Amino acid sequence: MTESELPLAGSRIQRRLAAAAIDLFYRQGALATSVRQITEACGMTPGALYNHFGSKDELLYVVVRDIHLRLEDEVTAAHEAVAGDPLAELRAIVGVYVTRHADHQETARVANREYHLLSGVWYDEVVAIRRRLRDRLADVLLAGHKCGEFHLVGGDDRSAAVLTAIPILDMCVHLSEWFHEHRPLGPTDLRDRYVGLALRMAGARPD
Amino acid sequence: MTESELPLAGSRIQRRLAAAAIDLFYRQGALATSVRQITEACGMTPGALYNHFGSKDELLYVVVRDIHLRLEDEVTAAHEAVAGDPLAELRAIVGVYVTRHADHQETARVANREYHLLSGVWYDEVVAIRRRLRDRLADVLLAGHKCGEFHLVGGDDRSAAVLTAIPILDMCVHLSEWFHEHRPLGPTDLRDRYVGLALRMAGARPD
DNA sequence: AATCCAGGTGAATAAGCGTTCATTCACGTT
DNA sequence: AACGTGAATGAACGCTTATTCACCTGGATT
Repeated sequence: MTESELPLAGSRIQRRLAAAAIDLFYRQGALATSVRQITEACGMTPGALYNHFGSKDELLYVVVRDIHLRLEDEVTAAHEAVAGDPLAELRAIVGVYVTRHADHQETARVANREYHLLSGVWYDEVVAIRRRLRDRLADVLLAGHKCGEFHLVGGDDRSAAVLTAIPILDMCVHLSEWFHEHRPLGPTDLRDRYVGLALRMAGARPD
Repeated sequence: MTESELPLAGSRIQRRLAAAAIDLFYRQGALATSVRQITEACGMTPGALYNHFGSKDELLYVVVRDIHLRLEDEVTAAHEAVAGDPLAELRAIVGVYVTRHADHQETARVANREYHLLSGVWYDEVVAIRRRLRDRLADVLLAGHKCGEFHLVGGDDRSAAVLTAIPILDMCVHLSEWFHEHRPLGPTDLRDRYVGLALRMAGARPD
């Protein structure tokens, strides 16, 4: 079992509370998890949480936002390392997605299942990150189509690119829903197969 | 806005309560919806619900199960109509999935978001339906591969077929999360594109 | 006309929820 | 030694929840 990663920011205690929250959110859902359970998991009483987070909702927001930002960071790094070559860019982005959603399914599932519960600017911020990630992939697909490396379903307009980016990301994101360690398949094997599927969806020439 | 379909079984009042529940579950989530809200939407008080369902959980179970069964019925009908021709079978199954998840996203989203809340035999029953649907598609893919119509990523063993079936269904199922009527795309256009993507994922020869 | 009964009511129950607050304790600095 | 501060406590707050139950009513059956 891969251990859950702690969020990037915050004090030691904030990270401890966040880690406990992720674990509980993963197993029960955020709505079914009480402040009592989170603090108890850290050996505290309910009131203590409010020394570190403004509310239960803020804790959820911080957790979900950090998971999204970490994904975006990794995608950016992998993308920039091969910038200019659409085929390599697609491989890189899908590779990061598969790794993060199969290897760290705890955090991935929490982020994807629970972000709907946020409201107002917190929700908007998370949705903005998700949209940036989607648009980034759509750009790669469109560039690849224009230079002849890809052949998108639906033509060469931007909406065709978005309409290919969405299902590619959907299939990757939802690895966190079904992929368990005990499957007879190593993570790198899984990654290669999903990269292969994505290349087909983009209409890359078979090699 | 496509109106939500009523579940198949049950008395008139049961169907009315179920329809109100689906509407509320869709907008707020099942956990955030109270018995009070459901009955109030039908002009009743909370206690009345227990004349028709054993509990709130049972209501959720009935709703989620019926939506799954209805999907399975449609898939079965479409599949059997073209049985024997894997390429047409794949087209038919994906077509039904796209239509049901884009055209009836209310029911689809409720089923897919909330079925996790079920427990015990109720959960097992729904998961069994989902597994049957997945295995059916995997069978089609494997048969198509064996007769040379498809060329699956990862070879000709059954696990390769399952590993292609899952992402195909994932991308279809999650149409209900983002597809809104006001998108500049008709449902049949969307269906054709998704069928095209699925054919590519299966490795069908381009026509 | 008498009976029945499905089905809604409205109140009650016990539990759980997120959150607040005065207090206390331990630690580091002046 | 005096002080300020970060942090946990434990009790309480007000509210909502799912569920139960005795009671009532209106329409169909006998």
